Amino acid sequence: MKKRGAPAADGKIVLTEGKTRTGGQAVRMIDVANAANVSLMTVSRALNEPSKLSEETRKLVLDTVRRIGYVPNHIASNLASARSNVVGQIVPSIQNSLYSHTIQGSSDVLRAAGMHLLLADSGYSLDEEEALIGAFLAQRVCGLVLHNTAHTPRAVQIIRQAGIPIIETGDLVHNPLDMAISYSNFNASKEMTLYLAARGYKSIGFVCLATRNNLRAKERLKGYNAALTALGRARNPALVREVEGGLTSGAHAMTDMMQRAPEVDAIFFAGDVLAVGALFEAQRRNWKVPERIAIAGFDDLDILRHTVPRLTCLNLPRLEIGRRSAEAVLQRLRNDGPVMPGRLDLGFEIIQREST
Amino acid sequence: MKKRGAPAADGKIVLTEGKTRTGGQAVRMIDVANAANVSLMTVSRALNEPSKLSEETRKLVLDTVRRIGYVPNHIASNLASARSNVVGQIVPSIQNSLYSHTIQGSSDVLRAAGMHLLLADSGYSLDEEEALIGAFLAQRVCGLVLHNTAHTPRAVQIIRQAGIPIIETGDLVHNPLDMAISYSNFNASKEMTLYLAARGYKSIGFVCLATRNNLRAKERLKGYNAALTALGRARNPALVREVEGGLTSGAHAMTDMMQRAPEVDAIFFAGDVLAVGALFEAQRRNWKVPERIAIAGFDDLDILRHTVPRLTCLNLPRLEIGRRSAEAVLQRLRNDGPVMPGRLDLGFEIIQREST
DNA sequence: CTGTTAGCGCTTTCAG
DNA sequence: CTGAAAGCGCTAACAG
Repeated sequence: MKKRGAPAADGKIVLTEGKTRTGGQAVRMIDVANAANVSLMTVSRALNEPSKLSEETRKLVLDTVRRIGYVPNHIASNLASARSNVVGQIVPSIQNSLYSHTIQGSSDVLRAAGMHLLLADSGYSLDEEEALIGAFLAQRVCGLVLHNTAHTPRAVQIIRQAGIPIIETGDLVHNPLDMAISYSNFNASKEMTLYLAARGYKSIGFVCLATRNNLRAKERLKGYNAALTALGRARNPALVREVEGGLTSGAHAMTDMMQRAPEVDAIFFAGDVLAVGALFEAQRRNWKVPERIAIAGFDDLDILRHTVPRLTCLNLPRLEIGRRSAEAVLQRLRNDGPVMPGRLDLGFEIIQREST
Repeated sequence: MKKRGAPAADGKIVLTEGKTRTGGQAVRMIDVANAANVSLMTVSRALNEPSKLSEETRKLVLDTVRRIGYVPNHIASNLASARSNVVGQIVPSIQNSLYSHTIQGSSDVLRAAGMHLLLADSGYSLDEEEALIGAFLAQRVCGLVLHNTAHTPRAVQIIRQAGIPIIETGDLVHNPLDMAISYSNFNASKEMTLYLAARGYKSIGFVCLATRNNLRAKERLKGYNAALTALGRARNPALVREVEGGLTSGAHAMTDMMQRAPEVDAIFFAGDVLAVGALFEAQRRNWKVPERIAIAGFDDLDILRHTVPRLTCLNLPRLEIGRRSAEAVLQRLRNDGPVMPGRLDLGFEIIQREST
């Protein structure tokens, strides 16, 4: 009777005086078993549930593993166990430092748990996101962290079918697919506007990214408008602009707005690096900040702390969002039930600095 | 005779009036085959080599796939085919914008090729990198993009055994494990120093990250020294500093150096955001840049174009490095031979702006 | 063009 | 505590 699982007859593995040569072929678990004179299952246990083996056997196996340079095949392991140790994360842009903070957060937590991060960016496109979700599900990720809170109908459908934990992080939506872990864009924007009013600014401008196809920007604009309403101030279209991202864009938005509405005395840049671009432009034109024009930003980018003047902004829990998202996935995987609340508000704070 | 591959008797899949319910269980290829009344292989072909099927059959199968919401299991596919569609990338830090550009580059290329990116950061630690390499090989990545050019002996060993394409991107090393795709830190640093000398600066300071455990920083320091030698200038320890990364750190380095060596008239910050930190500090102290002190940076961060004055720096092909690395992996996978040259120099350029 | 057979490397389950 | 059998969901290789 042929011994099951014996090394392939073509001799992929050659043991020579205690050293291993693999000729590009991977060492398999069965090779370790043969080398250590135990069964394949014993090797599997030594690696996965070491406590269930005698210390002697365990040591023998683990030594052999090291000696012949065995690297477990998690692909096979995942298939056999119908489990996965990979979490997928999709962000609008990898380069954007805001998202890289969130990515760092999930990466840290996953790594500590022996899990891995499959990463992709949707380029701010819903269709691309849908394609990526499909591709990630095909990779049998055990959880998915999305930034978007809007999705194509088909994306929603395949997500629902997948039955894995899904975290949405871009906004604290009221009806998440599964869980939302974020801060409220609406509240953040509203509070900052109220704060500027409290500082005495009479004519507060608002600049954000295109609200079309961008729920976050939309919420921020709503927050700004809600603040105006609360303050009993009228809306003025000349004080609101939707622009593209980027430093240059922020600079233009400021100069344009000051031309069209010279009474503006503060501008809240609710997106990206717009505020920084505006500040640099003000430096260039020798406009005093905040005397001539006060500037507030959204995210607490590292440089905002170092510009002259330092920039007032919101402090959003970007890193923490990543961490908590990964933790939520892990927790759901362990308990296999919706233990977490559907929404986790990580809050925000206003950081007052010299620019307002 | 029991029909092989029939749906499990417990009826995981229930087809009801053309709709699918999966109850959390995944639809398998065999379910598609049964639903379409073809063999499993036909489904496999419809998905992977559609040209080998009659249009009729292909359409039938693909429609069925959509109808019952089948998502292929790439884990199983990878195992069976001994191929993988995942490339691993390990960077020192995910948050650092320099690396996120490189990540974006590889992500873009991989995505276009239908491959995926498994990402992790080593936190600048060689041991952590070793652990990650092991973990990624266990995931059977089909290629590996590393930033480090130094590795632990064990990391080198398991990489060699893996027999997959490896790209090192942090420096244009002379003896890469497999392929190096980068620019030369030595040359970049040397050229910038020579450029500053050509601009008329007599006493050029140099600030970089700790050279211990950081080959890139070491090469940059060597480049600076080589330039001094070429210029026939003496080395002055007071003009060289190794510091931690960060804006604050750059600010301190500058003030310290100007105190210890007041004759310094230009400083080359060969790392991270040090130059920006120094510039902001100069603004704060009202030191004229470049009149009192010229400042040059290493990487062309987005903000360097917008500061006042704009900062002279090197333009390094960060994004391109990511792209070309991913492309190199793909090419090697296709040709299965070392077609690429071992080293690919993507060059750099000096961007002269107002700060020097 | 379509189907059948035999695994990929591992875990699960059940026996001892 | 250790081992044997039976797949995980898919593809390679060969047949028709």
